[in-house]
Amino acid sequence: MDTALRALAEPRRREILRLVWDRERAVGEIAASVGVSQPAVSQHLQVLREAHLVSDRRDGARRLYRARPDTVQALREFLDDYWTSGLSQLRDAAEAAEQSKRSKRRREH
Amino acid sequence: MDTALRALAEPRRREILRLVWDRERAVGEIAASVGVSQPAVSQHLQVLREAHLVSDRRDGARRLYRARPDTVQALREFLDDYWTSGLSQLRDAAEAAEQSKRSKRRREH
DNA sequence: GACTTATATAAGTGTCAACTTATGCCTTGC
DNA sequence: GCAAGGCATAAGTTGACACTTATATAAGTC
Repeated sequence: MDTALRALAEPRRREILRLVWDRERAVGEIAASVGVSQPAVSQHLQVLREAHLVSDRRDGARRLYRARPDTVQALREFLDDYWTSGLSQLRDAAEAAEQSKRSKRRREH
Repeated sequence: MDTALRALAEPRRREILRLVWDRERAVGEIAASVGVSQPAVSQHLQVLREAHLVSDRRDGARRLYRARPDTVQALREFLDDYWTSGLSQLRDAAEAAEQSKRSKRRREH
């Protein structure tokens, strides 16, 4: 999970992840889009793959990559929990300061 | 917003953000917890401050830091949009695959 | 099998940033 | 004012990493 966060910290990797989001793409295709060398893209894809953020499959001589919605979803939920747990603590503390309780139900949307 | 993501990419900064999440803490207190030098903590806090992820106030000779829930909330919503927009694109692509057209318009955001 | 195309890996380079120690700046207590 | 505590800033070092070119591996074509 930390791997995924570190993978997303790099703007170029977010750009690449965007590209393979709606449809799978070949490495060369990605390299042409982002404007760096093909090895650079391969290295980024390796990082994304190790973070389980993309999946790959062979297509003849090419290799197609695409985003993995399951991992992306899991990461999103992790971040949601990360934030909300902290936010709820803050809100609880603020409320307790003036009158206490009753807002906990409002947090789950 | 990219600043906030880069700030959170560093595990040590997430650890620090966790520490100042529920209550404000002094720099020295944080340094003692995370096990690095005080200047290192000050530098991390500066990054977090520039990302608007923490606020600070003077307390005598000390300086107290704490997380800024508003920015954290904004970042959370940004990430939610980031994911959901991609997920909806995936859904669109899946639809287009079996019946075609009509999803192309939705892709330009 | 030789040639081409597509990608992965190797090796090298430069930059950035996380950390260190040293020092300066405030604030408080005497 | 002066000393001490608390933090920020300066300067330097080191390791990580994003990128490059060069080369190896794999698949398709003839």
